[in-house]
Amino acid sequence: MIAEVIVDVAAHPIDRPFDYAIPKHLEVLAEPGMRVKVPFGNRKVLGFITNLKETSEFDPARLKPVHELMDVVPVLNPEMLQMANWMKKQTVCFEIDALKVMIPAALRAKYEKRFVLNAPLEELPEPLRPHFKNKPFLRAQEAVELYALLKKEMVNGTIIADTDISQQTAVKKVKMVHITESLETLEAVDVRANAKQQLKLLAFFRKNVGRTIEASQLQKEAGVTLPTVYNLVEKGLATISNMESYRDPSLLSAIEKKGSLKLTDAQQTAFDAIEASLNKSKTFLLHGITGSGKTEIYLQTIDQVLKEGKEAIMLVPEISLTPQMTVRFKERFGDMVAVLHSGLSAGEKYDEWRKIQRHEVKVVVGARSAIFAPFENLGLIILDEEHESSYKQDDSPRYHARDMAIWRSEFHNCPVILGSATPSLESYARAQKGVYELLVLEQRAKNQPLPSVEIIDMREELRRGNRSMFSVQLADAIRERLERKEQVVLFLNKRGYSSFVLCRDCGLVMQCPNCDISLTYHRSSELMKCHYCGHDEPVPHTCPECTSEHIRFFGTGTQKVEEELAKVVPGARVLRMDVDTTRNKGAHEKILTAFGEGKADILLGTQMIAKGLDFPNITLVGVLSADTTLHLPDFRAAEKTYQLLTQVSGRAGRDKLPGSVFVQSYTPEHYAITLAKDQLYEPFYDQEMAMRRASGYPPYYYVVNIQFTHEDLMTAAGYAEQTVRYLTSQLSPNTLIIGPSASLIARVNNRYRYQCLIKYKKEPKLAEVMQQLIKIYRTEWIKKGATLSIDMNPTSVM
DNA sequence: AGCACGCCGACT
DNA sequence: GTCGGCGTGCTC
Repeated sequence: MIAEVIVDVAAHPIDRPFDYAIPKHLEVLAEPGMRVKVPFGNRKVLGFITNLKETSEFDPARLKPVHELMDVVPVLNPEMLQMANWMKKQTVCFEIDALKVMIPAALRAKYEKRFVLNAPLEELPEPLRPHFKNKPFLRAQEAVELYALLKKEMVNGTIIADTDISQQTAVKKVKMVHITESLETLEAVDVRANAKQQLKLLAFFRKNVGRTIEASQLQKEAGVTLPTVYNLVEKGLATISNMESYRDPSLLSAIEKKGSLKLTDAQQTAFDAIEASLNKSKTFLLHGITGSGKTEIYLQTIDQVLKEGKEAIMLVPEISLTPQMTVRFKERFGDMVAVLHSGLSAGEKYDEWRKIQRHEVKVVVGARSAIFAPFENLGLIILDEEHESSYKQDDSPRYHARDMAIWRSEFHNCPVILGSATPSLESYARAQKGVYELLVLEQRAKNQPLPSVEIIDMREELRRGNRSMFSVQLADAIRERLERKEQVVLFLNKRGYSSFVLCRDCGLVMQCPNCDISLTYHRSSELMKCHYCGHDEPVPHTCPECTSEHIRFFGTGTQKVEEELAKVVPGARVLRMDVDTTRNKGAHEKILTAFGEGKADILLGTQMIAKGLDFPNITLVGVLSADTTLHLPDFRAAEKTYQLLTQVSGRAGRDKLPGSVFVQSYTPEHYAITLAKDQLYEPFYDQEMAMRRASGYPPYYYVVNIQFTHEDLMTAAGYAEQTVRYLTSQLSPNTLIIGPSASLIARVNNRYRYQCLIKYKKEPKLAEVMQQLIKIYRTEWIKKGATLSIDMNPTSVM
């Protein structure tokens, strides 16, 4: 038997199946989707069996055998293998990357170089011997200062180099003690009278005949230590075995189950429409304003799917995957739910994944990669907040969870629900065309009015001499809420920019020497760090340029706001939530809980507070500067701004108290801002569509972003230029090719970045031309030190 | 000669 | 991606 194997080597010439002979004794076990260890060149690598066959085109004499089967049960089912193949074409990635993204990180290979002893220990020179005394190998990482000696021995042949392949986390095992069932044995046993511990345990055994108990539990209950247990095991009174166990990350086991809520008429209509199509491959766009009760529809639809004996995947953006959210699912579906989020360790994620694979759960709630949950009888896929850009992976494989969801829905003949208060233009356009079915929820479920939104012209404030970040109106409003003991959320719409260092004399901003980006101040380590290449340097005390001492550190946007806030409302209790204060695990949650319990009056934060914040006492939301995202050089700038403003406004007045929102802006007449005021999605959609049409961007055109990097600016630009010429000659005349132009961050890690864009409506040759381009890159440019990356349907083109 | 380094090609 | 093979060119 022959196996076609995709090996774990991400390189263009390797990106195809390699044939391997399967040794006779493994033939009965081998299945497609299993991981294998195979010899590749002069080393061993991990790979995936994608196909089994009897004969090979390849010279049988040169076929190498599979070295080892890593699985007994395939980690990828046929659906996944098929999907990987499609993803490869769809996103122009290596097949191995597509395969690897579908399994939990714990199962991906970890390669470790090591030196292996190849002769009796005595033949080694004295200084090396202790290193091989206990084990026949030495990890290369631990032996840096021994390299010279080791190299000599490698020439002699007494030591050979090797790479060890292991997976990253093992299954967690628990020791189980099984107490004998035979009372006679327990009575007959002979324990010395002074062996008090053993006698104590023996007494426990007699009371618990035949019981199987976890070793740690036994130690607690019987009050003995493990060696004592082993003593009695040796006497034949019990046996010990290892049992696989799951780590329990959630600690949510004691959640009370809750039933469904009554649906409103609008919810019911949407629910009915979906329910009628549960066995069809169909995509719904559920457009419901914030607070309209989309989640309840999800929950009840999932319930319906479970009743039919099928499974469901619920995707949410990572940031809204809060305990509040998962609790809601656990309340409804109990231990039928697996939760996958970034807070879990690799081992914990693996455990959740195994529950899915073993059909122990029926519902998965998770971020992007949960779309690959290996369900085999999938009945529903939901993407909540479908417009979120985090659904697209921003490195290879650059897949979009929405595309994967629709592919799987076709495979399983089940519906997809895309839910959002502010759908992406792409999805809404498809709904308009009838590709998706549009479902609308116009009312808030609890019938609260939308918060009143007021736009404040900051230019006007400036003219009146107010140079602070707070307009008079906002400042007054904040004070008013504090007097009424209500809560305020302040939102700083700043992206990426955090702390930097500026010289007030010469205006110098500390830049990374390798990248065209300013350095970020890290308070914990007292270092200036570059977020792109990892470069760091100490914080200067004088300006490196003009030696002035007036060099000043500008805190994260939020720190600065906090300082000003102290002047506006002295004594207010402020909680800050940004990258700095949420770096530690669980910090995010802690801050929110504290705020929810009323331990602060004002919550001040960035992007991350825009979602999932649902506290009844919040009656005022202030957006300090709505413009920042608006002026980014990206075709989605207006869309992002509209979405953000809508989302933030939704944080106010979610319960009985009415909410109000103040949006400060220097361009208050912009449609993204004026239309977000009353959540007028349709008019926004129309206007933004007109812009997209005029500028040739999605959804009118598909976009491909091709980026080059090279140490030399002109070389990078040159390849981009050649590419533009090549594309122009190959693609149809209606297709627009933009560029080449320098990327927004023109240099990262001393490599210059150039890019060009393809905008097309219909381009049957695209896949073929991309392959050709890769071929040119591979045969000519790659050798000259260039890199090329292709992003199909990028979420942004910065 | 001995080796460091860079370039190339192969990998079933 | 990663290794070995091979050529070049430098040093002891």
